[in-house]
Amino acid sequence: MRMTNLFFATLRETPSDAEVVSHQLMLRAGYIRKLTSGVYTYMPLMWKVLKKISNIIREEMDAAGAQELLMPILQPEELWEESGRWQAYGKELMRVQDRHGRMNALGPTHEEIITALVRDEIKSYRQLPVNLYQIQDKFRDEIRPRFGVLRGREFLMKDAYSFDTSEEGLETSYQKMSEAYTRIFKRCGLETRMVRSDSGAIGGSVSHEFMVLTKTASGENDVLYCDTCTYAANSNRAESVMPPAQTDGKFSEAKEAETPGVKSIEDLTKFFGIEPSCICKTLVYIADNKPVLALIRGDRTVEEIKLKNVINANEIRIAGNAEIEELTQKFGFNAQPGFIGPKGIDVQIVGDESIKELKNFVIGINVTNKHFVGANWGAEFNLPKKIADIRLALAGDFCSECDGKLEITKGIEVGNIFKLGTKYSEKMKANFTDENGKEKPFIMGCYGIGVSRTAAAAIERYHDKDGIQWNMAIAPYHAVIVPVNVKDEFQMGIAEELYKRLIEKNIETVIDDRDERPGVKFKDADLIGFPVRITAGKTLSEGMVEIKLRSTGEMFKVLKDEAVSKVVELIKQELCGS
RNA sequence: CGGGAUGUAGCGCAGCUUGGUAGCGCACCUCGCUUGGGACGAGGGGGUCGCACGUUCGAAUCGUGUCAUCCCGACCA
Repeated sequence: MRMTNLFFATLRETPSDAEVVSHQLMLRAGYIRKLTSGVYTYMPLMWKVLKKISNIIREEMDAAGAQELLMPILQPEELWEESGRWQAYGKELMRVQDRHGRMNALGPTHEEIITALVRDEIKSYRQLPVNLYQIQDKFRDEIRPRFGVLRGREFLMKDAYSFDTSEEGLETSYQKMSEAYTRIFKRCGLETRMVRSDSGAIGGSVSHEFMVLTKTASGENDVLYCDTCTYAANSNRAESVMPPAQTDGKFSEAKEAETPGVKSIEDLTKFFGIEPSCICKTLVYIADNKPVLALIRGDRTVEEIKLKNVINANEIRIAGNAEIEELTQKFGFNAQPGFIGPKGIDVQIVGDESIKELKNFVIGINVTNKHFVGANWGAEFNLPKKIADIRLALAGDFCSECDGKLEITKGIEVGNIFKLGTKYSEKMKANFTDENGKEKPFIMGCYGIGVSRTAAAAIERYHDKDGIQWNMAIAPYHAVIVPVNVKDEFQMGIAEELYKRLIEKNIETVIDDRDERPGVKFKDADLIGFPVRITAGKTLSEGMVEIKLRSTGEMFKVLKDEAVSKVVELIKQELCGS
């Protein structure tokens, strides 16, 4: 490809509405342009990257025994009624009406379509198992699209669906997919962690997410992972074992104490000269419009998602100050926030495991400017009946599965795998006949990879101040040749010759034949992120060209006749190394 | 849906308070000059100032409405 022909434009300035690095760089380097909120055009460079990722996915999916097909994006309402998701999916499901007034959905995922298809086509256990996948645009009408291609409304996704005759079969399919996923991301140059997750709205029993750990602040999720074993989990469901802490308040006497204006945990620690871990903190939440008290050790934070799951609520939020006072008044107290406690408040109370070992602790008693000190469970206070893990796991906690320690990082979810079981096949009456002539629903699994999101994750993970550092396997081109001065016939001649010979070697090469000053070409090459740059300039006086690696900055000066073999070698190395 | 902000050339922004010929930088076109890290000079093209209504002799500027985009949250994962 000649740079003078390539459809692209780099921007010197960062568009003001791009917040995260991948979004900024994709815009600046000419990979994407926004059409409307959450919807982007993939420019030629971007499309090359997406095709590379897609092809890696294809190779690994095919190798794992899956078959590619392509399903429509427009899906009739009836199928979604069958699964019950026309109602359940909510506003994220983009609904469109056709000229006859019939309703359709733009596919956010394809369980309904594939289940209906397989129901019609597969009748016997002899035809199973089968795993079908597609790489296709999905549409989800996100409330708030953001981060460019990381969380768009329209995005490229690979989705696969497995159909088995038994749970054991599903386990095998699931295992195969998890192995394929690990290989796929590795080949894209991305280290991923397989993270346990709730199956959530899609349903089913077991699911895992594949996360790219990014360190930068631009990841969407906090991920806690063990430094020793493979345990990793989203922070909103990570389990941990707390490290030892001072949990004995060492008050010699159990009594009410005056605590004027002492409201926060920090105030209390200062006032009494104790550790925050000697305090029982009481938080008021409103869950589905009903107040709930959450008790947790003073040095710990409640994870609202965990609390929500424990009490089986649909919606949860922290109560406002007015609501807290109102609550205390309802039970005959009149306490301000900061002095709340469980005693005498007859609502659902959930205690975090962290409060069990508290001794001689400090706790609120619903009297403004007073606390109770030297409290003990079973004496002055009763341990809540409901004790659960509702706490946010922290870096430095111990792993719940081994002796290791948890660390925290940001993560971007690039893939997920679900065991669906018979959730869809039962509702949609998708049955096969087993060995005994009995009708049974398919046992299903589904497996997604965000293709466009994977590209964004790769940029989030690998970039520097100058631009993108693509892994060789997914870079739009392998190499760029920069003739420093295109009007210098000698330089240009060498550059053209190298270009021809690299193309002959099947190296995907761009020649920057623009009549620009060298600074511009170097800046653009770095920004776009060509993994290998070959410069034909002043070193030609010694018969040499320069070869520079984008990822490491490593530079080689080689004789021009050796340039091609050196480039081929470097590219091979990088492709195998990943 | 709640809170905040912004819509002026492809991009980044000024102008608006105090109404009177629509500006700057980058990008683009022409010529010259320059060629190892986003040069320089001269000339040029491109804007119904998001849209609608209103106030006014006159609106980018004031008022009302509306649409869009972005950020924080809720949601999703």
